[in-house]
Amino acid sequence: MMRIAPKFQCLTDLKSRFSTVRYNSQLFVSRLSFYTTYDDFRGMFSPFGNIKEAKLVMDNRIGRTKGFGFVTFETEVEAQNAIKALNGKIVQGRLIFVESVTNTKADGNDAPSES
DNA sequence: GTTGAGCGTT
Repeated sequence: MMRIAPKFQCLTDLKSRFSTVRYNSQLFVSRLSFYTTYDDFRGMFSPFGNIKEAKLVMDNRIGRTKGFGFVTFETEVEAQNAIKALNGKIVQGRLIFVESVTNTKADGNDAPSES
């Protein structure tokens, strides 16, 4: 019955535009221990904010972690909070690095927030 | 307790 008018498609464009991550709230976590699992990985970032996305990069060849992952928080503040809390900390015997992400997979739509 | 710089599978 209800057809989507062409004028509403511009709203769809606006929606996809605003649903894009406008904050650099995504973190790159490296130097993780191989014993660190995904549950441990998410568990160490969860108390520092509302995690929107958490990834631990796995290797299909050996079926284990590559030793680094990515965490996306709801806000940039939570991300910076997690950096200050976890960057340079010893986790399971390994000193880990937590820093803002640099999209090498960027489609050209990565807009760093104004600082 | 298996090696150790790096930027990811949707």
